[in-house]
Amino acid sequence: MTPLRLVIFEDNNDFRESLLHLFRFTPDVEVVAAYPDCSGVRNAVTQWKPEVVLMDIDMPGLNGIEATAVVKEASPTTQVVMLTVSEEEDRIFQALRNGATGYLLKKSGPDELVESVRLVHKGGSPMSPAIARKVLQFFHLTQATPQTAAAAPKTVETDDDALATGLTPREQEILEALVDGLSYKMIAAKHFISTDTVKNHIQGIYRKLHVNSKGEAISFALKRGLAGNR
Amino acid sequence: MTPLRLVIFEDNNDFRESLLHLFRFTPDVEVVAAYPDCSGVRNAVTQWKPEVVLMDIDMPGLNGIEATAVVKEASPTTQVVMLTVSEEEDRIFQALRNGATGYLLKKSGPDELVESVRLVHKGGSPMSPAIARKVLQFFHLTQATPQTAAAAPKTVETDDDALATGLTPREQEILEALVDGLSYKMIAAKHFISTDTVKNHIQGIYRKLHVNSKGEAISFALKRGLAGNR
DNA sequence: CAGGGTGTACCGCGTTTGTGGTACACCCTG
DNA sequence: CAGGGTGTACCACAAACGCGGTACACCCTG
Repeated sequence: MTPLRLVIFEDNNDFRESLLHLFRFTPDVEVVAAYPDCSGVRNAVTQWKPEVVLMDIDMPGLNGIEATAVVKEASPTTQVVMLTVSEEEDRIFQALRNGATGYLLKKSGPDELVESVRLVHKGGSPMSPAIARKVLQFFHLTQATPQTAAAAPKTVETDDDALATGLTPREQEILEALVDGLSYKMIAAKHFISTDTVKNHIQGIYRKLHVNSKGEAISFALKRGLAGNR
Repeated sequence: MTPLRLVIFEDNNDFRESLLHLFRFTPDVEVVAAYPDCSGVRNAVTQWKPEVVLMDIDMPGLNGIEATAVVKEASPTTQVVMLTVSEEEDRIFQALRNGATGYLLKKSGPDELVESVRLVHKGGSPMSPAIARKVLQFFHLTQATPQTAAAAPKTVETDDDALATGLTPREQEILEALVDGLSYKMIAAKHFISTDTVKNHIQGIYRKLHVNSKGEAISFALKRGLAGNR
């Protein structure tokens, strides 16, 4: 079978040579090209149609993040693995947004590098654990409240706002829960009350917000900042 | 220095024994306890205060996902690494939502397992590449592609904004309607289709956003700007 | 103390939503 | 042309929700 075509973009001459050397002993991977900058990135990918690209982030001229966007645009099926020393969050997310599917720190060992190239081609996303953690943290930010029936340490200091909307503190809490996407049952469990009581509060909320479904209430609350506390 | 305290939850006796055996030869990790089920998970973590927990997903009684929530609630600093054979998406996201910071497939080698335990304690998120890929795919969904290409002279055609979210154009429309608080009937009327078709599209939305109710979908969409057109 | 607001709880009833199927017609793309 | 994705539509069943009512125990405040 034909080896996997790999193109490398890495401005550091020593490191680029190391990579070339490394893959010279990897029969199933063929480095078809290696560039010290990304000026010709579009031509490079259209010409070589590589399965995988190893992309350094810090490069003069077009940097690796922008270049990644170009690669994915010119050849969507090409998998891009970022290679960097920095763990800067913004960089990471920009790269991932632009379509990178792997993200390795340069301190990764040679074996790991080689294996990562294979993995990304097989549909995986090799990622240094430190990077993965940052992605997960972001993931958590955007994912509210697990639905386990457990006491939630909630400090609603929102009394003033509550008054502004006419919602009672309790209703405010329930509204927050609604916005988190919880069902009556889950809210009941969370607050140790019966689902009927939840219903009562929710009826109060509907009356005061002039809505008549969960969906409207959530939409209203989020659009007006009544809940969702970003 | 004191070794890292590890607690294992794994119902398969053979595999649990293998793990015990494995860590017996790992001086910097001490398995303080290993259980075949999660019935006593809360007590276990409060008693042992482990730095790391290895948690199987498929277990009788309380499953690993639910147990993870309990662990994080009882001991927030404890890091939980999921261990599973399945690559089911919902499982993965539930576990991560509930606070797991690592996610390994059981086919991972012994060295990888040991290293993962160390890494998760050092602040990383060891993750099998196949898992990482799924997380990234989800990540992409929620990121309405702001290509950083400030310097990009080529004006990367953003033709497919809708595709960027992974939602089809139709699903995008339906999502907008949901955010407006419309019911199935109203959406059906608005788009001149049957309520069943609305349901189909909404199912597609739920699947892609990993939610399972109108409330969650609306909340998700608004928090991420997937809809609500600001 | 009487009355209003709040938080709690229960009941019933009809509607909406969620889940899991099957089906077919289109349009692509390999 | 076979196969995958999309958009359409239908069916059946269970769970969740919305609406109406009643009830009682608080804690205020007039």
